[in-house]
Amino acid sequence: MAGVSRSTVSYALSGKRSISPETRRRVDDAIKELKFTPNAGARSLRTAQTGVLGLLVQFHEDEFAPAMLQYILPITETARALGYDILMMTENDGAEALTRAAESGMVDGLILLDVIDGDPRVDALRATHQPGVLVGLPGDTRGLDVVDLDFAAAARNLVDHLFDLGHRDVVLVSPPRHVFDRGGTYSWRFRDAAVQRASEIGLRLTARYGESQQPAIDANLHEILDESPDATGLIMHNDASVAALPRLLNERGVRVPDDLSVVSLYSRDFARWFSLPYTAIESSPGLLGKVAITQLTERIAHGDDAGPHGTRLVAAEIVDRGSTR
Amino acid sequence: MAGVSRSTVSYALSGKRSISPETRRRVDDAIKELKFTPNAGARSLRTAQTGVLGLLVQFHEDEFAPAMLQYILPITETARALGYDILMMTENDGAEALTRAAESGMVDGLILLDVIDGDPRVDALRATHQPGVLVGLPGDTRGLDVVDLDFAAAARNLVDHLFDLGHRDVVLVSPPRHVFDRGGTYSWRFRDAAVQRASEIGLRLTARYGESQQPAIDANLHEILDESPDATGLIMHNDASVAALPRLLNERGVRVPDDLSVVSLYSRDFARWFSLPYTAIESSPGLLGKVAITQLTERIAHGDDAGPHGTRLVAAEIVDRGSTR
DNA sequence: ACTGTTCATCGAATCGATTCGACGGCGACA
DNA sequence: TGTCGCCGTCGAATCGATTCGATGAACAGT
Repeated sequence: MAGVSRSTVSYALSGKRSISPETRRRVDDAIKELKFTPNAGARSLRTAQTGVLGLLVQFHEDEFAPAMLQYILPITETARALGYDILMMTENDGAEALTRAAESGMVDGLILLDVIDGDPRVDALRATHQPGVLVGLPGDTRGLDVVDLDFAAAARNLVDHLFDLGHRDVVLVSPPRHVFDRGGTYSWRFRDAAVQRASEIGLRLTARYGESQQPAIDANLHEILDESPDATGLIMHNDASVAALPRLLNERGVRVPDDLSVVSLYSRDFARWFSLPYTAIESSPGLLGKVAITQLTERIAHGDDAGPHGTRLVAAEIVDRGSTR
Repeated sequence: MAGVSRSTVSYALSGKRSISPETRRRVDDAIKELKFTPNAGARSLRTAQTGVLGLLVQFHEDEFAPAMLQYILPITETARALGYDILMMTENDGAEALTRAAESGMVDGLILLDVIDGDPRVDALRATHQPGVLVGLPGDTRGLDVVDLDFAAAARNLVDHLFDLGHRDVVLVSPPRHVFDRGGTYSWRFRDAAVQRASEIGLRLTARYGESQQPAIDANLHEILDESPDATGLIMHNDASVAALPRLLNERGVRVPDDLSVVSLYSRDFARWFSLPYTAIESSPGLLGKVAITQLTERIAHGDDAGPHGTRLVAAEIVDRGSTR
């Protein structure tokens, strides 16, 4: 319809060779007229690029699902801004899904969400030689690009915050014990850093395991509060538990911050959704996702030339909501 | 390596022609040895099928995001069970995204989540001639496959439930006014059915708009409760508001069900996440997603032969959590 | 011994894009 | 006027699968 060959159309579209203005106009007109859209399959066959990133989401029964959405959304949005679509895979056997997507060439790169120590998906990723980025820190990060929140810094920050206000007896509510056992390194990193800092500065810190499902959450929190009657501060590092806390403290007649100072770690959205009134380190899943995708696309474009592989720990600031005194 | 032609390998894999056991063994061995996986791009180019479904997720600022995940997960899982992967698109311009995915042949079919009346994505879907299923009911459903919860039946059910227990003065908290204005038909369908049933049976029902963001939620609920001091029952049709309700009633010193009977409409997961203790119609996003995907794959496989297009309203049962008397 | 079937396999065309090398036309320069 | 180079365009090969028609072997029937 434009009176030119297919190669000319291709060059007009990609701009990889010069095209006369006259020809370009005719091509554009014909494209509009015919509503032509390049076929993704053919393009990916020829170029070995798909414009799709695989997002591997892992759902653990014992984790708090709503928190996951905070990661997924910014990731898809950032990806789109960089020209990529997202293939979301939520299978239990994440390693198998990853391998399938990568080997069949459906994706240009992979994002692994909520990576734990010993995560089988990491081995699968190494085996495929596809670019990939982890969100969540495994034990062995050799040759991997990893992005995560700096949980240790966050923990120290919160401990200091309470200490500076004069608190000397504080309770930490961590994720459930099985999250520790399973390899959720964020739980270790937060708790260990908190414990160490507390002992350095002379703060009595009682580390407890929280729960992640009702009705265990309520029982567990009641028990923890009952057993530390002298504690004046509470550090919550457990999404499910902190979401239940306002109502529970209300039922117990505990006023915040008059009777108890509470600090935690969650995102702005999370605070909004659950009406959480606590001073908290503001984790930024959106930023994390953005950093991860940016890193991944760099790696896709430049391979090993995109710089050395490594771990990026993102620091977060404290947001004072007046729940401490 | 197996000493056969490519076509024989293809037939061995697909089983579309008979293959001698001996040859099949040699092919399988070679495939394992070479770690061969068919290239998705080439396959889709040849067959015009991708094994991918497009999932169009719409995020309205004024809606309650955590609820969305309840739909997304079962959808990806059901899809995978039927052999499909999910391409997730969350762009603001959903119509554009839909068109892009469909026209470039990236997907075999489309799922539209949270469809409203006058949704531009519906027009885009009609224009593509791709199989598609809507979750959420628009005004005009001609020629469309639609799946949604039966909100009208749910509303009548809850009204009857309170009436049968002797309540005669009840308040309904709906979604925010702009959800009605925007075309969220579930808000109309629920409210209109509730109002009509109430007038039929002689129940005084005050329909109010709820809010969806703090701190407006709290102020709004306080106002509603203050202005209907004689109401003995509360019907909550508003995720964000009902999530805040337990704490708020606690603060007001209102006991459930002694001082007030509360019923609502939400899923089991939602109740768990937010520790909601109310008797509720148990919406089942998982079932909805499953029905939608099943319908879509039928449509992909058999086109118009898969039966007439139409709307499936899924009914849901009431779960008594003891919040009424 | 010849014909007709059935079964397993092969060769070649095809899907729709990208890309490389080639080529004709034209202006610049000697 | 002849040569060189550049610019814009074209033709053909290619990516990796699927699929149709053809082919040869084995075997049964007359």
